Amino acid sequence: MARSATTRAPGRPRRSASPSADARFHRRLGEVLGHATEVFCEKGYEGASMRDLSRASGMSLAGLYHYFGSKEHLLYLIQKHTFTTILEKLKTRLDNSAEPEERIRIFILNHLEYFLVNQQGMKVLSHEDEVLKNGLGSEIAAIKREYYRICVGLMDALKRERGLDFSSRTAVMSLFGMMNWIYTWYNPRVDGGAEELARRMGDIFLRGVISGSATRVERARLQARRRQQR
Amino acid sequence: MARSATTRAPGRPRRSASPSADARFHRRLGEVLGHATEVFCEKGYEGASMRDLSRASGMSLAGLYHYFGSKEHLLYLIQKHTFTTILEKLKTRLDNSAEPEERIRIFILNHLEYFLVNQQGMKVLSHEDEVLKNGLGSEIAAIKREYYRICVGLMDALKRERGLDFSSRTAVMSLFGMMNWIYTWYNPRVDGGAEELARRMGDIFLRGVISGSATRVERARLQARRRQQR
DNA sequence: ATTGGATTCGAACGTTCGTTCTAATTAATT
DNA sequence: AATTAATTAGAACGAACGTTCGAATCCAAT
Repeated sequence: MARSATTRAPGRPRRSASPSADARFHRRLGEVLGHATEVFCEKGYEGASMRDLSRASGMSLAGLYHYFGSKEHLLYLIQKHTFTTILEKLKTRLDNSAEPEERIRIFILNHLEYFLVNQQGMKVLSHEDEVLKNGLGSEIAAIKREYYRICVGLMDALKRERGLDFSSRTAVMSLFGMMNWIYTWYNPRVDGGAEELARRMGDIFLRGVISGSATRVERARLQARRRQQR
Repeated sequence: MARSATTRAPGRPRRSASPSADARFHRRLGEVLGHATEVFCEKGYEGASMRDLSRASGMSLAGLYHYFGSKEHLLYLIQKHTFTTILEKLKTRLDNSAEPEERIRIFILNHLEYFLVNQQGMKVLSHEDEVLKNGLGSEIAAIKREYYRICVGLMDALKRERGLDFSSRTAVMSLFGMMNWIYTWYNPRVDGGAEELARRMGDIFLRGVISGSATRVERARLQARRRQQR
């Protein structure tokens, strides 16, 4: 279905006459996105109605559609903004270190810090994973893949440096699981801040990966011993 | 709202005239639960409509309501069945060992095995966590709490045996995260079976917890050294 | 003060939602 | 074979869903 030439597509590739109007649009969109994030976090994407969003942001139902084309497009905007932000911050921080173990600890801290500060956004990002379809979904998936690849790279660097041998994939996925599960149990009064949590999880994960994975030679020796014990 | 004496409450506290009818009811309910689990897993609880369930189970919309009182009650039945099963199997298996580390490995294997075989049910259980309200929700929460307490107990036993000092809560939650995150990435052709996965994760987690957490004495020594390095 | 685009709104669209009513059909027991 | 209870289906209920439309209102630039 082609769009008529007189009506602009609602939502994003925005081109306005005045720059101040553009700024206003962007600011207002940000507010709406914030409220929407809150509601999606509380009730889930499917569970939250457009009327819920209207109530939360104090704007009429029709008014919302001035800022995005559809509910799905709104979810895309939230996910993209959240993920882009965490990725950029990570890249900046990683530039400050060259040592593999420290770089992994930076990764963990960055992830947890952002997770705890923007708990709502991250819950929406984790929880509403397979909702977006087609182009929108694949764009988010691409950002996610880059984030994942960076972490695998950190893991490979550690293995190279210390001559370790373990599955980077399982390790990274286990680490992501540890960190992303937080939104189901975190309680600031019991569990401390991001630094403390990052140190604890970093300890478990890194010591586990380092002292748990033998070199190839040692692994063969261990397996022989295990076979003998039966 | 009181129920009339002539109509029985649909769904559960079932009392039939004949035992064979009871058996039939139970079998049919099981089939419906199976199909519903599949649909909930694919589309999510909110995203799946009663008409989707009707189509998937080959039964009319109204027919479904003979077996449960509401959509929420259906989710409760699925979660209860899934969780009860995994808990019972765990208890049986734990009786076969008294050694702390081995018992933790049993826990991990039991969890992963059930997770991979009943991937759909476990995804529904993990994903649709805060949907149930009031009595139904608190009953599921109680089962979950028991499961959690068992794992904390295993952790405390390990600490006692080896004189370790770490946060059982953080450790258990990290472990749950590692395991429960699987449904987002598991691929049987790449990641092997439950035993292999359980061994890998068990290695990371156990070695991490054991060699990562010092005794109280060692911890003080380490902190002093860290302070000196700055 | 006026103009023109950006923004917001009330009201309604057609669709789908979870649920329920009544009646028909099936299976088990006498 | 007759009776009774358990099971299924067709059709519809009101409510809520995402979305759209045309008109009103606001705001910045002239």
